[in-house]
Amino acid sequence: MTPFTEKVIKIIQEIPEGKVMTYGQIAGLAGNPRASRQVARILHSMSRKHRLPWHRVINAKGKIAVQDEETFLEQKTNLIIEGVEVGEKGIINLEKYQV
DNA sequence: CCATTGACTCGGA
DNA sequence: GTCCGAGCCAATG
Repeated sequence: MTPFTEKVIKIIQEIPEGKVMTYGQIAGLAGNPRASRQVARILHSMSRKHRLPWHRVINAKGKIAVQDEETFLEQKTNLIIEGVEVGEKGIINLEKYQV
């Protein structure tokens, strides 16, 4: 894989519990602030094999970006378990939980 | 190699 | 607060 992809994966794995990161933020740390979409792609495609904590990754609006209902609930639940407050619509307080 | 895709972002209405 | 359009770019087929 490309260095970008590997970095993204590594960064995601280092997100502390009870905290979240946005796609753009991760993309920036990986070296390409504009590649936020790839971060998302990598997330959902690599999550199976690498067991990434993808649930700690949300979009810049502070909301869960998943459109699939089941996946959405799974992410929301996982975050709550880790102590992150998540609104009914997947809204998260970035000021408080973003790394 | 070219075209499409997407768990995004930003700025404007 | 919401909705839209344009921009970006690695991965996929």
